[in-house]
Amino acid sequence: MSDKVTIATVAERAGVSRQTVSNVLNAPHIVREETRRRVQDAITALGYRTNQAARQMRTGRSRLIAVRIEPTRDGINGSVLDRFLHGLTETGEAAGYRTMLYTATDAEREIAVYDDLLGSYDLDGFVLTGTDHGDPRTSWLAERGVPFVTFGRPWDDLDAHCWVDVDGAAGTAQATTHLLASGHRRIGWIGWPAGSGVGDDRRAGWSDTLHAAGLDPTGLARETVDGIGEGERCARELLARATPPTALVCASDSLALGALQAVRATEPAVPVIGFDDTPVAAAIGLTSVSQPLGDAAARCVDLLTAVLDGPHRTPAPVLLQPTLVRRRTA
Amino acid sequence: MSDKVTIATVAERAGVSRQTVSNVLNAPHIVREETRRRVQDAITALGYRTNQAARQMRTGRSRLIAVRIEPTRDGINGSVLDRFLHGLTETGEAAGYRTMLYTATDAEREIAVYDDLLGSYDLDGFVLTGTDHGDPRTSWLAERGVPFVTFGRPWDDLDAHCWVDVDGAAGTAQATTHLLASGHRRIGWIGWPAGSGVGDDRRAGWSDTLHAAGLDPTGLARETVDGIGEGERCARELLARATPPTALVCASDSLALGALQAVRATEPAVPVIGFDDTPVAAAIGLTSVSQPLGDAAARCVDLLTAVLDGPHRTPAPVLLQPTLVRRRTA
DNA sequence: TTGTACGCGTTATCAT
DNA sequence: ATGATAACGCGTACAA
Repeated sequence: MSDKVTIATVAERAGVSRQTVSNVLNAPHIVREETRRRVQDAITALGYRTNQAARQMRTGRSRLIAVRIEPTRDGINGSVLDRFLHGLTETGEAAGYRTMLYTATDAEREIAVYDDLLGSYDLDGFVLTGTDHGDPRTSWLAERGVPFVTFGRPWDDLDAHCWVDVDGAAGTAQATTHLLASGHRRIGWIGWPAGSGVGDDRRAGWSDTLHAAGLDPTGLARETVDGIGEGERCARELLARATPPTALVCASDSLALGALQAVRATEPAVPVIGFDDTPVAAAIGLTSVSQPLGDAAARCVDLLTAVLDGPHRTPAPVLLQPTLVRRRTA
Repeated sequence: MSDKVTIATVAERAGVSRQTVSNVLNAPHIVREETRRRVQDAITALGYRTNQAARQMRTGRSRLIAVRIEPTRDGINGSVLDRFLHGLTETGEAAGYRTMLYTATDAEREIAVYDDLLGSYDLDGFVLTGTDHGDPRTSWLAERGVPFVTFGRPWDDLDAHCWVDVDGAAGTAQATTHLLASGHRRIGWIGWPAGSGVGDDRRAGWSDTLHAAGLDPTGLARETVDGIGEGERCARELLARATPPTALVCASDSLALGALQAVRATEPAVPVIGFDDTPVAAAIGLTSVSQPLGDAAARCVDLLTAVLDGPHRTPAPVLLQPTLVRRRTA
């Protein structure tokens, strides 16, 4: 096994000083063409790689970004984060950043992790997922000037920080429009309790679309915590109405899956549309709204690197459009 | 914002030398009790955290482990890796290691990533998933003395390196035994082509169990690449036999899902059992073999840290037992 | 283009 | 047995 290759090794081989090698790496334009090439050749020949720890000591930057990996909850929605993570890692690599993982069970503990990660590893930035009203994490980071991007809007103030999100309202609007086009007039909603940014957004897409079509959504919505059982319960409630909905739009695939159980025996079939286009949806033929997660991850990296590498201005937020994936159920 | 807290800050505050602080951290037993406490207090009061980059410069160790995150394929099996990753991160944190992610599309490129990660970040170790016969990655790492653990056996030589795995054969044996106990005698198998370690292992559990019960599995197996469509096709083939199987065991939930489509109309119902207990299985009530992924991840960390922190001997491999999760389909 | 100091924790050496 | 001092690892900032 060959000895460790440092900048000194390269410098010796190329017949220049260590500093020149550093210049070739970090400011190639100030090095004479011929020298630059000689140094480059030496780097390639020796297989030199910058020692990030040493670089970090001087620059204070680690070229590391961190993201939280959540425990699989009901399992269905877990794959969303999974796909996002993969995109993040891939795009990050291309931009010269490595992705570090951490876990945390609540916001307070997550902040403690930030503190540790920042202190011990000099993390360059964070990608947060699933923001909500009054998120303590973003304020903690912002106060300390730590670069971060959220996948999810800062619901209280859209200019609070740098973010990427998918337009949930547009997604449920697409779903609702699709059902309207099929002739449905009483379209029900199964979603989450008011107060969560994501939930309210998705619900708004449904109700606004009905309003725009001159229809009244009153009484056609049910709200509950996420879960298959809950989805089924809500769907049964809606179907038991005097004037039951003839189609259902749901805030998640879990809820939609439950709803499907409830409508199984109805005649004619009650279409159901879910949200997230999870593997479960694909497997059972559930029509669902698909988020461009790879894109979202890529834009997160773009924004974060813009903050890190560029001047100190906040890049414009990014709102991506989801698409409706039509399958058996609608 | 307070200044950066280094060992010097702590030393000053505690009225000792930098060296003493270092000793308190790395060799507490050689420091006088009273001094130790005073230094500890200063560390807590100042919120000191060792700068990993500086430590790494001296020790050559980064307290970082790396694992590959794979692109979501058919999406169903993706959640397996997801759960494993979470466990790995969690257990790693507890042991003082951080988890770094990387992507790679094939073994050759993955090796190139090892090289980079080792050269640039001084990675302490790797966790590999999904080993197979003649895996080039393990030999590359072993040749260079890089610590690693695989989640998956080294199929060619069980003593080749340190590994953790789940006993797939025991899982399919459980599934088969369960069906035998329900009175089935012609139990079919839908799996992957011979030659893959994991696939052969799972198939062996099925065929060995039938043999042990004095039954002949000949003609009752179908092999194909993974996927819902393929599962359905194989199931139809099996059901079209003169003496069709009355129950099916599958090598994955994807295959089982396809098989379920094929048996939908059969009377009496043909039980189907999948493998991996994915969220999809839970959602649709598919009986499936569940791998203890959290445990597996934890044991991977245990083994890796044993190699890293302890003397240079290879810890004994770990073979975990899966469990059959009974649901509607069997 | 080059010399030199520097960042921060650890290891080796020396003093008490 | 402790504690203090000096050197070291590697890449970079700044002045020469």
